[in-house]
Amino acid sequence: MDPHRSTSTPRTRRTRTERQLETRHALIGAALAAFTRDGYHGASLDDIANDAGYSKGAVYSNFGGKAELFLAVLDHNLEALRGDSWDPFEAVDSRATEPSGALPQSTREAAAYLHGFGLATLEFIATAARDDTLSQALRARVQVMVDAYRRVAVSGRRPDDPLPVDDVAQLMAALDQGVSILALSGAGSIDGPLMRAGLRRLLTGTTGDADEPPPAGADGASLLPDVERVRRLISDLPEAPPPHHTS
Amino acid sequence: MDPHRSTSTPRTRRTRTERQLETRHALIGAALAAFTRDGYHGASLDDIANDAGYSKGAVYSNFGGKAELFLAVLDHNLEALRGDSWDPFEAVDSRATEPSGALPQSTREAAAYLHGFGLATLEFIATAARDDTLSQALRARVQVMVDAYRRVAVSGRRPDDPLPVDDVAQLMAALDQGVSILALSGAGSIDGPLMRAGLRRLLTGTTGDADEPPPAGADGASLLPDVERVRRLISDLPEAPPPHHTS
DNA sequence: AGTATTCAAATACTATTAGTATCTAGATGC
DNA sequence: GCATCTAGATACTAATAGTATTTGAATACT
Repeated sequence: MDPHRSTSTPRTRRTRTERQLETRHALIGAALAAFTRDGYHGASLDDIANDAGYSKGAVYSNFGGKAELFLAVLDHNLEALRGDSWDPFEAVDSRATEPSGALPQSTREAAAYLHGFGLATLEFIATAARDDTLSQALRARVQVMVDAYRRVAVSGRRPDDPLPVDDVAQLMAALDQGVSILALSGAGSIDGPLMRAGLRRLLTGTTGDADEPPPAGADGASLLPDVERVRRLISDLPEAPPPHHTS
Repeated sequence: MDPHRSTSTPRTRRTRTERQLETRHALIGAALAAFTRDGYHGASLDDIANDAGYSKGAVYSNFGGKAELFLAVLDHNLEALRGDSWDPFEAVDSRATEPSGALPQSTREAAAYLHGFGLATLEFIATAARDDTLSQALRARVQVMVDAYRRVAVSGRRPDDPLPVDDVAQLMAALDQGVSILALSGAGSIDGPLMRAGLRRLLTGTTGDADEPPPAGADGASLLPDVERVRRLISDLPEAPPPHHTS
């Protein structure tokens, strides 16, 4: 089928690094799905590898282990928070509790994804905190979230606020995380407007009900990314990785 | 050694329910230690049972499984939050980040316990949320925390606050949880005074720096109990359960 | 009192899974 | 076109939650 030299078949015959990058990508995609569906501990590396069309060897060849694989998935999700381009106002506020809202089908799906991945992240945080190396890696990721809120706090705070910006940013980030926990544990009923009201109180110290528009900008920077971002991430990834020799 | 009938040996020969209660107690104690040390997934039922002086069969005879055992430990910890007798002002504020403070030895130890058990609880929340039955059980426990804050919010809020009490209570509970997450992930540096300042902003909507005394009362109702409570819980439990036939 | 029953806990076993050690075939370098 | 190198496959180990079965001491019954 190919009388010429090897250079003429770019489809099947790829460079080694190309293939490996493709493998990484496929594994991350399968891992995102599996962690979301089954949780961090619940997801098995065998499943992930098989779903991606590879064997477990591929996982250990590309990542240090389960934890590093998860960090790679998390990084993929956190990308949007890095850098100044992120605008908190863009975020939709369906992050909290919208299990039966009026969201369109695809977004509903994304919300389910979000919920699942949020749980997995929580699980990972609790696990990683016991390991020094992972703990440090995690700290950096949490810092990304706090930094995102810091940018919001810098522009939105009152000039006479006695609290340092960094403190306010941390409080806002904490509220964000806490809302996620309440939502994920199914106990809370904090919706977007209420969360904004809470953030506003932390930021400006003014009372006001949930329906007022946000004063300077604050919404969902959480480690658990918002629905829109998740939608993008999902559609980003290759659905079906290249078929592979199974045996 | 005992010429009389069997009724005269109350030490070795106990009623069946007595023994079982003792077993439950010992298992809960060992489980608290193990979960704290190794996390929810990291702790093994074999270890817990052996540490308590029993075999795994005792666990499954007394509890439905690992999850139910954890819930029993959690309930033991949450007891203090139930009922109106709990006063948030009593709580010490070393819950957040006091890894190297000037705390006395025993309290330092308790703080380590607290940290570990907090992580385990986080892990459990993330896991339990995937199971309908556990999810419901967990929801009830989270509600205990929110209720505790609700009592604080009822007495501490301003009469003209446009937000409903329940909303404020949830926001405060959320901040509490979030602070725990940041602390547990090692990224945050929110101490007691700062947390109180945040809670005050949520409660009264007034600005003010971290050093002001709390306005109406608010501190640490978290699912992750405060240090003092943990100390009590630890000393509550029997250190060494009754020796048992190992084989 | 003595015998039958019950059930807390022990023992034995299964299935699953993270991680490791080894191997192989296809890509890369000369 | 041959030697090397490595991504990924295969085979194996150790650990552990849960299940099935067994046992012996406490209870109930006569």
